[in-house]
Amino acid sequence: MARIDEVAAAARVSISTVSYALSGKRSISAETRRRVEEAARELGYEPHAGARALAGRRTQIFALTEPLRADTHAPTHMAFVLAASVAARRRDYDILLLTDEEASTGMRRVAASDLVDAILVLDVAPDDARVEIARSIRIPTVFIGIPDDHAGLDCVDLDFEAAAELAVDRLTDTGHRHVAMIGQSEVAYRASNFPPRVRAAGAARADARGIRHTFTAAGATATEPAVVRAATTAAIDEGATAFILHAAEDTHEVVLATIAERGLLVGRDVSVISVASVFDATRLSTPLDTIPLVPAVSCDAAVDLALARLHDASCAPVLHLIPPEYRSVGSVAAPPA
Amino acid sequence: MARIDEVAAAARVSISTVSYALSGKRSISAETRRRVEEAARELGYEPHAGARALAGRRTQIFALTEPLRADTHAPTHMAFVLAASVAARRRDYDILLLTDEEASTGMRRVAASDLVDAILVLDVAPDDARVEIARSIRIPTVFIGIPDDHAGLDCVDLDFEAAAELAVDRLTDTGHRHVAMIGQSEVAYRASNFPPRVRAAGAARADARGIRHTFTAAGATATEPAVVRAATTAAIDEGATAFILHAAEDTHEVVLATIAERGLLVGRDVSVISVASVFDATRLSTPLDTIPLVPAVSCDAAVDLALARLHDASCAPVLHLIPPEYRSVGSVAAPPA
DNA sequence: TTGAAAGCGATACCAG
DNA sequence: CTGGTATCGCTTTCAA
Repeated sequence: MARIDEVAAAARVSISTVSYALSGKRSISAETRRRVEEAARELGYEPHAGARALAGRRTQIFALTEPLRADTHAPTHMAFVLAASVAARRRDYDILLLTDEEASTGMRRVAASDLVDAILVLDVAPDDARVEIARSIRIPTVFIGIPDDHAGLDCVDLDFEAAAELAVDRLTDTGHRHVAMIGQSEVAYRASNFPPRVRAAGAARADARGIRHTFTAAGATATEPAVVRAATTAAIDEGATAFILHAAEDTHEVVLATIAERGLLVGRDVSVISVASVFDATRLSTPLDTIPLVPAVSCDAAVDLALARLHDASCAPVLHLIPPEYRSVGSVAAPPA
Repeated sequence: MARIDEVAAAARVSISTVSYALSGKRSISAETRRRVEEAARELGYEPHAGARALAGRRTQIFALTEPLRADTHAPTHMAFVLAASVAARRRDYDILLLTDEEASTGMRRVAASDLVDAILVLDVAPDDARVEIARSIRIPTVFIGIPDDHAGLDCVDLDFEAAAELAVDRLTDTGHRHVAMIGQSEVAYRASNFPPRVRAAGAARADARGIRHTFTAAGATATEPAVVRAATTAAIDEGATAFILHAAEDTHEVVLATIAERGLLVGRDVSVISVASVFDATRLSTPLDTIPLVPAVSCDAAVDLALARLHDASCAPVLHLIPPEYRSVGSVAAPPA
């Protein structure tokens, strides 16, 4: 509404002084700054986004690409979108949405038109099509997740391997010799980038520590209670004393219910750890030790990385792995004698 | 990357001709247009968003405010965000996200800075704080949902009252004399704008048609299986021969399971209609007749309304109620004799 | 520490 | 049907 020249007139300074006073890009006397800020506030001045983008070569907008596939878990996805939005706003950035069909052409479009300063990529697939686009465009792109071929890309993600290893170590150190892992839907192990990493790292660490381990997916397309129930029962029958869950909330509840039906108590007869869960597994019907995947942490890091890349386009690509943290609420104990 | 003057040079015309040829805002000879389009394509020309916004006073961006409350149903919400994005892209618009804390201040900010051409409001509460902001800003705002005090506002929504009445009429016409309605969580009847409308309209129509009716919410905070199960059982015991469900997918399954456990068959012993469901109730374990709430329809209408308002800011405010449609798959039949 | 003025890259008016 | 150019509102260099 109000323009910069009106603010300048009200504060009795030049428009360049207003610009500098508000951006802080050069030193301004305290008195002048005060007058400018007061005038801006009284007039409800907000710089015109288009003019600022044209003159300043910054839009203060990040694109967020999210390919909402059929198997997308809505609550998790929403948590990431929200976290990205909050992280961006903290740095005075807005989020522009790029959904599925537009994920690829949209990236090219917003890059070519200088609509955004950087792109954040969500829900990364192992062979993600957005990888080659990121390489072909001029503006910084940060992946929240790690595609198979990530050479030259900026990526941020929880260190899923370390998380899986941490869980295995914790159980092994506590005395367990046989661990059952229960995972996500089978399709997730093909369409998404991190489930295979958790599975492989957990298995490798269990081998390294010399303990038995099994793995079962939660079903063909989603949590299938019968599959999960059967896997839990089989694991117990075969002598497993501990579970590592990397799965949706539903799956957790099925496992816990099955354990309870067997008359076993979590944290005494059976130990359970939830790995890389976005929901709060310490507040399930039976609270579980958790190595959480925190969207806010990932998205904050992604935004910071994008900003860093904006300042220095030339430095080496960053692969930022967030160290896992263990939250204990007592669902792990030594196995029964 | 490439600018308009480069396109002009390549096509050997003036920059104004390029602008007009590409926007179609004035007639251009076929030959000239061809040359311009070819030059633009070869250079990968995409107009600079900031420059266009400054000169043309149009950003081709809509803001979408979504206050992600704790009780927000993620899948439904995601469906609306996706639908809004697709609807906007069809009109060559992008979506800028405004989440919760920013929902109000964000609206003011994007309006004052001319960052967006219009605002779409999702997840409308009866006493929504965004109403007064919409009234105080200069740019068009369209509500997808109807707040209590909607005087002077542009609103788009499914005609929930008509949907509820349609369901009651269908059952009454088929011979039912006692209908049980099962609704959403109790909090939804305070925090959201349409559950109360469905409940009230259904009850009123049942009274008008002279049939018995009961209503039960799905629980205090979400679907509580025990509550839903008890309500279903009680309704059957009291002689209800039909159900109208306005609830989450989970709740549907609980009702259907309870009916089955009683040895009753939907579409023969008991009739069931799903009202205003966003998921596909015709594909539940037992397919149900549905009067669906289709996000794509609502969002298309909202985008069109925003565009209309952009062209003509002065015409009377629009309250666009989308007529409900009945989809029959055989879950309704005459009550047993 | 402050001011004047040259762009930024489009759109759309005014001419021809 | 096409071209020249003022203009949009800000950022930033150049001068003082």
